Order: sequence, then structure tokens, then C-alpha cells
Amino acid sequence: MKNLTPKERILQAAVYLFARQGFDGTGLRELAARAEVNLAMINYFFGSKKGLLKEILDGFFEGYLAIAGKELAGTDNLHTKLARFINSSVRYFDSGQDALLVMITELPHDDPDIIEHKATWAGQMAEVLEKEICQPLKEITGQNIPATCIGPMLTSLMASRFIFAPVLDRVRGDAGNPVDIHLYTEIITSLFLQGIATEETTSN
Amino acid sequence: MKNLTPKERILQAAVYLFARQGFDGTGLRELAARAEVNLAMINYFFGSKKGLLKEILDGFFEGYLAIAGKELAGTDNLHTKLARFINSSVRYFDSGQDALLVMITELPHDDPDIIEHKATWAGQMAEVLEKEICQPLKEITGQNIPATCIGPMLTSLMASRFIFAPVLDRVRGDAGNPVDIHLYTEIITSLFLQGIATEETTSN
DNA sequence: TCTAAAATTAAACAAACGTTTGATTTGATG
DNA sequence: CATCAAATCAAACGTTTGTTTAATTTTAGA
Repeated sequence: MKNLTPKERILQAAVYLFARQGFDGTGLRELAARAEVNLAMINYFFGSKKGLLKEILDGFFEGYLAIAGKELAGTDNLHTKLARFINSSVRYFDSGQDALLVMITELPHDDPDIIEHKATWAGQMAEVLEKEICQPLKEITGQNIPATCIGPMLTSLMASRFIFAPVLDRVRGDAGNPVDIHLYTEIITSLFLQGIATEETTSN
Repeated sequence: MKNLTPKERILQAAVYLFARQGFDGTGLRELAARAEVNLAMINYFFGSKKGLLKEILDGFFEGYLAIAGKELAGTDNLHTKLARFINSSVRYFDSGQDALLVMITELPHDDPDIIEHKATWAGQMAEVLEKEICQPLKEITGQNIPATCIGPMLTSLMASRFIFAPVLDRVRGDAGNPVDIHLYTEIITSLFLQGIATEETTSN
């Protein structure tokens, strides 16, 4: 923890606190204290509080976009590629849960300084999905679902466990444990590719 | 707008602003101005800023829970009930987009005053889903997926369009319009029940 | 019409906010 | 060792925050 550079400690503390208290709900003094850094260092390194948020969002989107580019490319069939993408993405979300929560909770807010920033990443993501998922899907099944529809669906679906995690911890108490991360990935993959119900569910 | 009671105007302004700026990002003076109400009236009617948030969350969860109870009950087959639930829920989310965004963006935050409140609603929802979806699904297909897993998935999936809407508006510009709400519902229902891919997608 | 409760108001409160300043310390390079 | 830039610091800046108070107006019931 202490072998990190001050800048890294600030970033780490910010992700932790923003995920639990929100961006506006977190004060820079509390953040500086957790990072064991002088208050002024935050503006020194990141220019402003919003600059800090931008860097967090950048880090998340960069990794997410890289996964999409890597796992969805190639000549494998759509089924295989999607399963690979879901597997990598859920792993990525799991390894950086706090950053994911910051992204999700700040996504709908329309701060002029931040929203263009987010739209740029979302646009790049949509391009990849359009090319690697939507167009193949259209050629094979005939259904034309835009990337701006399927992207949010997939992302929200994969993120669902982490979005609800803080609340579900209180619902279950210590009793029922959540499904482990591998089973979670399998459920989502199966759901996305085959749906939840079989033919049998249409009968009584 | 002005034929509403002061309390209703406060609630309306709060949902609008919280959805766009977040709970902590919205000041009570700005809120009072939008509601055309004196600043002190907010604490007079709701006790505190958090009391106002609680009332918003209550309103949303109450409606959502009622839909689950209504659409998932009965003797119809699981397929039919799920399609009905998705249809009603998406309609509900669409008609109250701002309230949905407030719920989603405040969900992960672990404010001690609020989180128990959210957990109570989530617990009730989980009970309904466990009884009406998970147990029938287990009897029919054999797979045992807990409600605390499938609930967040379904909710996130149905909410995806609204969570990403503010960003997607910037991505598309004025060019590509989003799929309309009925098609969106159909896509989600089809996805949840049958999955996105057919057998053909497993081949090259 | 009188009265008591409800509603509304302006003003002030201390606390916390993000940011900036100017001085001091640190670390590497010449 | 001297030097310069990077890093760190304590302190203060002016705003804005949520909340409270006390006085006033409005409303409704007897």
C-alpha cells in the first residue's frame, strides 16, 4: 500500500471512495487522508476533482475497449466470440469492481465537462460492437439490432451483480452466499446466447 | 405544473435534478428554486435531504414491486408470465425514467441511513422472484439460479437503455434514432427467453 | 369572528466544499 | 557543492452546503 506513488495512492483512494459515496459525496480532504497525501497534491497531479474522475473513467474504458477489440476480433463464429467477450469482461469487472461502479453511477449524470468524455468512449465501443456483433448477427439471423442498443444491454447485464452487490450483502446477511464468479459468467453467457427458458417453459 | 401542491413540486424537481446531477450533486437551493418553493419547505415536508431521497426510492420500489406481484402471479406458464413482467416493467421504467436513474445511481452507495432501506425493498423483490421465477425454473429445467442473481440481471437488462440514454444521445447526435420502446421490449423479452443467437451462430 | 394549527418566509448558522497561494523540502544533475 | 525543477506542505481563500430559528401569513374549524 505504501510502496505506491502518491499519485497512485490518490487514484486508488478515489476509486474506493467514489464507488461507495459517489463523486459528489466524497470530499477531497477525506480522500487525501485515505491516500495519506496532502490535500493540495490532488489538484497538483490532476488539476481538479473532475480531472481525477476523468482519469478513473479513462482507465476503465480503455481496459474495457481493449477487451472488446481483442475478444471479438478474429474468424471464430459469433457464439464463440461472444462467450469469450463475456468471460473476459466479467473477469475485468470483477477485478475492478470499484471502477465499474464509478463508471455506472456517473454514467447518467450530464455534467458538461464529463459527458462528452464518456460519449467518446461509448462511441468507440459502439463501433467495435457494430462491426463484430451487430453486422454478423444481421447476416446470420436477419435481425438488425443497433450497437447502441445491444452494448448497454450486454454491459448492464454483466455489471448487474456488482451494481446490486452492496445492497444484496444486506439482503442475504451472512446466510445465502452469492453464486461464485465462474458460475455467474456461465449464467450470463448461457442467458445471452440461449435465453433462460427452454421450450418446456412455454407449457404448464 | 403550478396546480401541483408544493410537496409534489418538490418531489418532482428532486427526481428531475437527482437523475441529472446526482443526489449529492444537487443543492437544496437549486431544488427549491426549480420547485418554486421556499428553501425551508424541503426540510419542513421531508425532514431532511435524505428523507426526500427515501421518499423517491419508496415510490419507485413500491411501483416496481407491485408490477412483479401482479404480472408474475397466476397459473400461466413461466414464458408468458416473464414476457408480461418485462413488458410492464419496461413501460414502468420508461414512464418514470428519472426515478429509475435515481434508483440505479444511488444503489451502490453505502450510506448507512439509506442502504437498509434499499435492502428491505430488494429483499421483498427477491422473495417474489424466488417464488414465481426461480422455483418454477428449477422444477422445469433443473437449473437453480437464486433470485439475488436473476433479479439484478433482469432489472439491469431492462434499465440498460435508460442508464446509457444521456450518453447515447451524444453518441448518435441527431442522426441514428434509438429503437422505439416497443421494439426495445421485444428485444429484451426475446433475449431473456431465447437468447440472442440461434444454432446458426455457432457455425462459420 | 375568533382561534389554533398549518404553511410559508427571510435570515442566519456552523461546517464543509474545491481551489489557490507562497514557502519549504526533496532529489537528481551539472 | 551548487542549482534547478519537482514535490510537498500548512494555511487561507471565498462559496456553497444542509439545517435551524423565529416571525409571519394563510387556512380551516368552532
